[in-house]
Amino acid sequence: MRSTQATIAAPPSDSEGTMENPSAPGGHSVRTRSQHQRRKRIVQAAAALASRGGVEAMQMRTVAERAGVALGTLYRYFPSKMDLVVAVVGEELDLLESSIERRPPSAATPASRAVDVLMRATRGLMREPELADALIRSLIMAEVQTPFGDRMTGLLLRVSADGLTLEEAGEEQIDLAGSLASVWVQELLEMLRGRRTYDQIQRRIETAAARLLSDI
Amino acid sequence: MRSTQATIAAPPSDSEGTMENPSAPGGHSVRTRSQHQRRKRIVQAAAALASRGGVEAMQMRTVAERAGVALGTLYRYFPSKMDLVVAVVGEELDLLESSIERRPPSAATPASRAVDVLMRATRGLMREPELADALIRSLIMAEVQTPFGDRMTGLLLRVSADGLTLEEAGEEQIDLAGSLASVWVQELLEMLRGRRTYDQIQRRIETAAARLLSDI
DNA sequence: TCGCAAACTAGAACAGATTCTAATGAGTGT
DNA sequence: ACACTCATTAGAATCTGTTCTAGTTTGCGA
Repeated sequence: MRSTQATIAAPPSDSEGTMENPSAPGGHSVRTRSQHQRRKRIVQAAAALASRGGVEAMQMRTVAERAGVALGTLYRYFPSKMDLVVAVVGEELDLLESSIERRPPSAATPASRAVDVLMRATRGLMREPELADALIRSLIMAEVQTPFGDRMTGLLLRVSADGLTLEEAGEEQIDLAGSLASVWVQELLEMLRGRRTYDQIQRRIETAAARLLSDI
Repeated sequence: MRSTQATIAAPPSDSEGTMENPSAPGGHSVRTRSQHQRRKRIVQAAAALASRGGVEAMQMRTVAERAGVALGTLYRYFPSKMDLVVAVVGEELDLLESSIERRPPSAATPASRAVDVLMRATRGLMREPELADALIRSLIMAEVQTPFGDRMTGLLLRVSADGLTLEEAGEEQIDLAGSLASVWVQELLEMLRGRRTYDQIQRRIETAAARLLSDI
């Protein structure tokens, strides 16, 4: 009965990636003060737990407890575990984006700038393998609309085609950046399965990027 | 406690993709007669159920019931639902491979032959969307060693580089074919999420293949 | 200040995957 | 035929995600 979640709808336009807004869609919306805190506590608790034992350690009961909210409330904010995972991933992506802003890739070619970004993201995720595993897998499984691929694609376009946005880009450019993102995601998965080393990923990403982004 | 499955080990070398062999690893191994039947019945039951309502319809109790074995037995053959899904996917891949053998792609360039194969696989999966969804997602999630990507990579190498096998191929060739397989898997996922049409996938696969396999 | 609607809480209830138990069956070596 | 080992079975039990219920709290408008 995943369909009967008429509980609370998400606002039409999000200021953030995927937001599970716990307020009536229409009018007032003021209770947002403590709710932001609550949401934050929840996501933090979830991330902390996932950093330890992965998704299995991130049990809804435990998250709720650790965030100091009732289970029902947790489900009001995040209608399913996936939604919660998506939110955690959103935070991670925010981190990556701000890291990119802070220190933009400086390599000469679009391909090497893209590689730079992807490997930086890879290192970031490797630091918390359990978290990374939990996040990537769950994301891929998610019913939820996950802006993950799109955000990564946009990021790649931005750094490789010098500030190009998803809106301005041509179809082929989007396809190419998207394909590179796909390759990266799969490689990450293989790494988490223990079937790839960092170096192998780097080589593969470089090879793919060189061809996919040669004339972007 | 996924780790405490000292129940029954898999044989060192598989004649088939991923085999969950329900017999003692060592010596005799004769009980294999009815066990093959049993395994077959289980996989068939699972596939049939998944063709209907997807993974959720493929409930372990139901599979066991439909295959005429006890739940415990099902778990002896397939220690987790994922393992069962992997087995079902193996069958599907067998189907694809024999289809390729029967009618090999005849296009002129390596890239277009690869596209041919991938789109044929796509159409095959689209015919049973529930099954496809169940299979792909579960596969990606699986802890299980899944030969899926590798098998698809090998298949692509074979058709694009004219009979090249995974063993003979150079590292870069494997990387490139593997990357194309990654792109395909992700596109398939997007399609199953309703975010891609068949035509979009085809365009994207063509674009990626043209670049990745240009000189394979 | 009063009263309402929505949010929150504690905890029970439910569902499906996985594990465990006790008993039975089947194949093998003697 | 007998004893032994391992496979199988039915079913209970456990674990975790998700839903539901009843009661309490909170913020706001009248």
